[in-house]
Amino acid sequence: MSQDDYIKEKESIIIQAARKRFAHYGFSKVTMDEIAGDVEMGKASLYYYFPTKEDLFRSVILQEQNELKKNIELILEEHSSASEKLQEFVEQRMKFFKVLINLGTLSVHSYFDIKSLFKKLFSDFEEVELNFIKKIIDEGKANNEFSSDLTEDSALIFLHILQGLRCRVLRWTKGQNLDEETHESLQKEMKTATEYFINGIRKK
Amino acid sequence: MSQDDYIKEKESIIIQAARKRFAHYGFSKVTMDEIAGDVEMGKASLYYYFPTKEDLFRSVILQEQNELKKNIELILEEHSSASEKLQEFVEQRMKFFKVLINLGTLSVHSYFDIKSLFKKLFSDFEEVELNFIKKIIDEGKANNEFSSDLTEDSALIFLHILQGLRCRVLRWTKGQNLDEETHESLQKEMKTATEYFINGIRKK
DNA sequence: TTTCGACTGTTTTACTTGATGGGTCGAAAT
DNA sequence: ATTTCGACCCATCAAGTAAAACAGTCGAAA
Repeated sequence: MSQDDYIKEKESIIIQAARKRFAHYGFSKVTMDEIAGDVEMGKASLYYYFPTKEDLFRSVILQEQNELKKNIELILEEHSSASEKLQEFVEQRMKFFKVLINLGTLSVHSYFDIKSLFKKLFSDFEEVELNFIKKIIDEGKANNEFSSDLTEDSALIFLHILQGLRCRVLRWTKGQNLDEETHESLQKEMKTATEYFINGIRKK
Repeated sequence: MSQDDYIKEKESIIIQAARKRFAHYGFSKVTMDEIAGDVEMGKASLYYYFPTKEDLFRSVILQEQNELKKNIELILEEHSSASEKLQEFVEQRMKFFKVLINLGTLSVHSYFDIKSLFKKLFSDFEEVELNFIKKIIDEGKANNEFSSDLTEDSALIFLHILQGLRCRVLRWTKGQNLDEETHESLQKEMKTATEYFINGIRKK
């Protein structure tokens, strides 16, 4: 094993430990000492691998985002219709956000912890999502599935609808985590909204 | 002028004064003394007309809601298509929320002031909005404008999409008030989303 | 019937203080 | 040379507290 791989693995172990803690208690309620304890190191050692606590958290989120990214890429490669791809995209996305909510990243209460701090992280990923949607829409236009006179920002509006539906539900959330029932009804709502959207842009 | 009208007018004057204050400073930053001062009365006198501060604020909101209600009712009476009515509904609704945002009722920061306190007030009005949408959709179904196999909750999903788009924008708002630019792009977004929705439920 | 001055008891605020926890550094271990 | 850590620093936060501000009351006056 190369030196480089050794470091990567150590980092990965730390990220896993951090992920567990953050998922349970949220960013601000977790101390570096605790995470260090979990991986049986001194706190100072963590700072050998991650320059700040924020960076560690960022890495946790980044890992999750990459997970989703991979899943979405798989969808694109399938040979199904653009409509089906869009539906599957929405489903994967929901699964992803269920994790993020448990990570305490999205709830109203941890919102103030995070705001500007991770805004960039999320807006970068929004770009990624947007490109996926655009790709699917272009595909749909190419094979005459969708109307050809769609503007550039159809994808953006669709993304905003999805974001909005989630945001709306989160707003009335008391604790950190959405209960199973609410999550399910949100899922259903997104699915139906997606159906309407697809119908709305479908070639006549 | 009857005694009753006299009271109504006094109340109205107080509500107007309160509205101004609340719009500028938000619920918790306004004192009853200040409002009393504005209408040149003692604070105790306000309590002759309104049992609590909350009730006064409630009245302010209620007045705005009734304004919107009247406007929407006018829309229903027009003899335009259901699609056009839905678009106009969205437009009126936007105008209304611009006022509410200025009233500090909707911003993330005043959210904690208000939460459960006015939840009922808003969920009651949601019922009203929902009925308008349902009526429009039924009308569209009746004259073969919209698909006849729409379920009961198409209206609900549409309302949630609108709520979501607004909610999403509000989330990243710093101060109390949305700037003009953001408001305008939100308006455009809602308009386009409505178009897609209408297209999505339109009879094929 | 309507207004208000003078009160009351609770809630906020402003301030203090002690502890917590993010981050550093130089030395020790490997 | 790379990795670990004990000991330390200092900004931030939590708990406690005392004083002020405020919602709401009451009895009397207009």
